[in-house]
Amino acid sequence: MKTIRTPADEAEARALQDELRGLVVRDEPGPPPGTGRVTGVDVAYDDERDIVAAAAVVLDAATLDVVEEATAVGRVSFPYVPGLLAFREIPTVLAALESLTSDPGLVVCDGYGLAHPRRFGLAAHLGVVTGLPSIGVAKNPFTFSYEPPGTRRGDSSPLLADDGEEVGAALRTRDGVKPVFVSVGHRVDLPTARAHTLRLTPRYRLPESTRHADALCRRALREATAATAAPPGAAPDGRE
DNA sequence: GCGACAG
DNA sequence: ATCTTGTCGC
Repeated sequence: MKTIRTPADEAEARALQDELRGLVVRDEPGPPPGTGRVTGVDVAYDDERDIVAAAAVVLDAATLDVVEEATAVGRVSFPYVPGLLAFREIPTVLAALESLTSDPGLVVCDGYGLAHPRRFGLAAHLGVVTGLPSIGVAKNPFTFSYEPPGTRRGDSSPLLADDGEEVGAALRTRDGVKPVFVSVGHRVDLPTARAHTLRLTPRYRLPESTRHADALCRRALREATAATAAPPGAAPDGRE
């Protein structure tokens, strides 16, 4: 599997996205929902200490039981720039994914796939780099627009770019609750991405996969941060 | 040019 | 993302 190149600046990052977007596969329906495995990935930051922690949690797609967990900790290698999120998140996420022993199956990202200024968001980027089918489920519409979907779980409406292009879907995962924003990453089509998202949300607005990954990367960050703040041998009573 | 802007 | 207590509700 390829490893992400860390660009020297924003212009280089955008050029890299323009280059890699051509590798996205969009003519596969993707794994059937409810079968195989689904892996949630997420990242937490401590910009103060320059630490980033990533988590990958593999779920059984049918039962949503946790099959395997992995974490990785690293240094923040890129600032947060809207549109360039992947460069900030992917290096550590890749490390976590690579330490898994089971097949990740479908990768579910906390962010966008094709719904992106250059149609190459986090989920698309991670999919291309790993070769795995991937989708993005975001909490906010970013710069895109949408008509509010019906109020019931399962209702959805198109997520539209400025030029009217459909880049994803606003999908209601709970009755009467703000929708999530689903977009295709790599080797999955939009209807399948929506179906997976619904199967992953039997109880909460966000997919179980991202909920697990979010909790795990925060835990990993706490532990990494604690190690930095109080290395072995540091004043045990807390005084300096 | 300025502000907005996934996480 | 992160800073942050209690509180309303199932």
